Amino acid sequence: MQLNLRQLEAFKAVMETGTAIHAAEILNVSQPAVSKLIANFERAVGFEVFDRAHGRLAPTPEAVMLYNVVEHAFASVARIEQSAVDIRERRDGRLTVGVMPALSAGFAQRVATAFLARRPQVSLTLHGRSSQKIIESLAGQQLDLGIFAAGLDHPGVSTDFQFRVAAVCILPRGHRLANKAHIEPADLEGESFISLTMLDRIRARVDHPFESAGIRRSIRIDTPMAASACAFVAQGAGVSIVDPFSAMEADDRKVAVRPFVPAIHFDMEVAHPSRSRRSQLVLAFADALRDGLRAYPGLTLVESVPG
DNA sequence: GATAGATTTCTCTCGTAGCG
DNA sequence: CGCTACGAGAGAAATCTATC
Repeated sequence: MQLNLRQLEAFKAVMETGTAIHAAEILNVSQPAVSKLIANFERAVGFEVFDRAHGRLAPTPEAVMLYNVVEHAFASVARIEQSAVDIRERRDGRLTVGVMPALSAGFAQRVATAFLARRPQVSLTLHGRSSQKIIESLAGQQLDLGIFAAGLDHPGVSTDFQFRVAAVCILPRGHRLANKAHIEPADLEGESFISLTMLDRIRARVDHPFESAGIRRSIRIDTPMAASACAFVAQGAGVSIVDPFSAMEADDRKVAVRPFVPAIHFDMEVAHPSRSRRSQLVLAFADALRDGLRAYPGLTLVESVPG
């Protein structure tokens, strides 16, 4: 006879109520069924758990020892049930998300904070990485979700949705151009310009309108990070053109943000590992990102893949 | 006699193996 | 793959035993 959960339920019920009749009421079975379950339970454990004294079931010392363990087992089952409810209602779990540096300086934190506030049992790890690293991590299933520069396809990564943002011009407060409605390439003729080095693809697109209009800037500072460019601008070192996420995190007491014309678009992508099924929690976080992006000024969701 | 537990018998369900 | 037979286990009903 093998030990089973039903026998444990009968044992626990008899221990707690003191009689087979009351235990039967709790278990919604007949009293003989409880007697049989207890008998099978004793066969399974190999010793008697009740003394049949004066027609009553009296727990043996071994039963008392066993009851403590059984209580823990049922507490564990209760935790499993609660966890299942939490997972079903997307309240529990762990998320690992990778975002490109532009979004890891404020935007991702705002979305994540609001998301976690509604789900006390959820924990989240946020990695700020280059787009290439995010894609590699997604393909390796080290991330649940990633946000990165669009256009770097990988067979191990499936797109949730894409969005497009327009680059903005950032200038020191008090700069002669800081009050213009928008900034054009010609406005920056001769200006000290802080350029992005490492992000070649983005740099080429920023440089293009200046080169095609024959506008010469004074590029004396190169920096790999948009946040660093913003900091240089805040120090009065020059002007720059960056993504709007980084611009929004700049110190607005020291930096003015203006639209740049013609628009320079950055396409970005939210994606997940193609080999793993997305949990309800991952889907919910993707929804939260989508909502956060929709609320972002000057941003367009260019594609939305359902599910 | 009332109550509680044990035993026997029967039915039902479910899983598995065998077969076409 | 679907059907059938079989066995194990769970549970109910009836009945018996022990105790107060």
